[in-house]
Amino acid sequence: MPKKPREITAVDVEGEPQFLARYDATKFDRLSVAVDVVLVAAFEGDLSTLLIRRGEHPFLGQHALPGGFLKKNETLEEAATRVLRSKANLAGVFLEQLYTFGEPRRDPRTRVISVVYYALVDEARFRAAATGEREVRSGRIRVSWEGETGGPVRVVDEKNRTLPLAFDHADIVGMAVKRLRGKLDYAPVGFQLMGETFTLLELQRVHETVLGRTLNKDSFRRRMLASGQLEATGRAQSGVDHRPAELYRFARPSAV
Amino acid sequence: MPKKPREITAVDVEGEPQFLARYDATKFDRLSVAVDVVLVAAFEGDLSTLLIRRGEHPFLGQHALPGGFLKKNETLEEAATRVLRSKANLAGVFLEQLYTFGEPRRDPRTRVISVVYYALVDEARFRAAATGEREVRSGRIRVSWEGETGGPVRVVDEKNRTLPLAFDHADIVGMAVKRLRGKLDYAPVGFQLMGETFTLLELQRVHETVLGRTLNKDSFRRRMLASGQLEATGRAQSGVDHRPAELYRFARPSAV
DNA sequence: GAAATAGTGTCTTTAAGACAGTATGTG
DNA sequence: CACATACTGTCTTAAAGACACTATTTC
Repeated sequence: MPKKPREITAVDVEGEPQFLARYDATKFDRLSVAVDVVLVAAFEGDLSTLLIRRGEHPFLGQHALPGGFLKKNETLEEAATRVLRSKANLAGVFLEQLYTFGEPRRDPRTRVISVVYYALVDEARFRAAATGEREVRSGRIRVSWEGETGGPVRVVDEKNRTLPLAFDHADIVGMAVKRLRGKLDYAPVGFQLMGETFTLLELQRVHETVLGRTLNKDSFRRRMLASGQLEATGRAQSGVDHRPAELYRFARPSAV
Repeated sequence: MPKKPREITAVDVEGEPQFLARYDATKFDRLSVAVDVVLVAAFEGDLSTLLIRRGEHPFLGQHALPGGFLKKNETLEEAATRVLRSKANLAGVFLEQLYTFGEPRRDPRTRVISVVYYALVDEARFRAAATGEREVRSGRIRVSWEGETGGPVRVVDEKNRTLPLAFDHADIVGMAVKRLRGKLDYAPVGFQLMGETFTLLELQRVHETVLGRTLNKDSFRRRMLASGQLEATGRAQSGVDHRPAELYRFARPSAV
C-alpha cells in the first residue's frame, strides 16, 4: 500500500534545534522499562543463580531475579551494574545483554518491558553475594532439556525443593542457560566462572556443568592448551591427596 | 550492606487483587519504547538492508531503519511484524530479536529504548519491498571488519555513494551482520535468504556473501547434503549455458 | 566440439576420541 | 609402597580441504 508523497509543511522548513525544542515526548505511549540480571555461577555440578524473595505483591513470597526500573539518565548496562551492586553487592563482573522480554501481561501491575542481562562469577563471589541480605538466596538450576533446545527451567533450594519463580523468570533463566551453552564453544566465557587460578580439570568440570554433559578429557585438554587463552602459572595445587595439577590463569589478550 | 528485616505493614496483609487495584504505574520513570527492524537480503555479492529516508527532524534527509513506537497492548514481535507490514508491505518472514539499544542520548528528541529485530528475505521479496514507497530504499552494506569482530558498518546506494544513517543505526546494522554470521554456522538461517528452490552453488554464494569470505565448494556441498536440511526436488535449472544443477528446497522438520 | 559449471572419487591434513603407559604428589 | 590423579604419546576415526576426473547442458 504505497503512500502519497509527503506534502511540504511548516515542519520541513524548521531547523532541527527548533524542532527538538517543540517536541512533545508524551505523544506516544510511554512504558516502564526494567532491567533484570541473571547472576550465574557453576559449582558442585550445578549452575546456580541469585534470587530475591519478594516481600511485595505481586508474586509475594515467590522468588524473582534481581532487577530494578531503568532511570532516566542511565544506560541499560549502568542499570544492570547498579542492580548487581545494590542487590548482590557485586562490582566488576562479566555482564552481557541477554534478551528483552515484553509480553503485555508478563507483569500484572502494568506494562513492563524487561531488558535482561546475565552476569558470570566464580563460586567464591557467588557465595559471598548470596549470603548478604535475608531476602537474597541462591537457587540451583535444573535443566530438563538438552543442548541448545531452550525453554523454562526449574530452580531448587539447597534441600532440592522447587522455588517458584515470579513473572516469566523461569523462561528468562532458561534463556540464560541456553545462551551460556552456546557461547561456551567459541567465547572465552568459561573463564568468567573460574577463580583467579584453576587446574585444567576444574575448568573442565565447570564446562561440563554448563553444558550438562561430560566432556572428553584428552581433547578438552588439547583444545584449551591450543587455544592460547591459558597461561601456566608455574605453581601447582596443594593439599590434594594425589599428584597436584598445574595451576593456570586466563591469559588476557591485552584488553579487557 | 545488609538491610533490616522488613517490618509487617498493611501492604503485607492485603491480597494481591487489592494491591493491583491500588497500584500506581506512574511512580517509576516511563519511557518511549521503539521497535526497529533490520531487513536483510543477500544478492549480487552484497548484503542489503531496507532504509527509510527521514522526512522529519531529527536527522531529516538521512536514512533510518524502519521502526515505530511500541503500542500498549502489542508484543515486541507484533510491533516488529507491524513495522514490516506497514513500511515494507511484507508478511510471514523470518524474524528474530537482535538486541536492545538504550543509550540515553541516542535519540535527541527524548529518551528512547529501541528493541531491534532482524528479518531475512530472499532477493525477490526484498526488491519488491524496496520499490514500494518513495521514501523506501535499498542500501548495500559494506563491512570493514572480519569474522565476528563487530562494529558499525557503512551503507551505500546503488551508485556506491555512502548513505548517512540516522541515530545509532550504523551500529545496529553492524550488529545484525555480526549476529547473522554467527548464526550461519549452526542454524538453518541461510535458507531464509533463499527463494523457494535453489542450487547448491546459489546457496554457497549467499553463505559467502553473509560471511564475507569464500568457502570451499567440496566441503560446503558435503556439509549441506549431510545436514539433512536439504531436499532434492528432482528438477533442474533451466536457461543456463552449461550443465544445469539440481534444484533443492529447504526440508522443513515438520514444524515451522 | 568448445565452454562452463555440475557432480564424483580419492588423497591429504587436521582435530577429536580412545587408550595405554609414565610421572609425581599424599597417606 | 599403594593410590589417585596429572600428564604424554600414539593409534583410530571423522570432517575439511585439495584436486583430478567425468557428466551434461547451451551455443
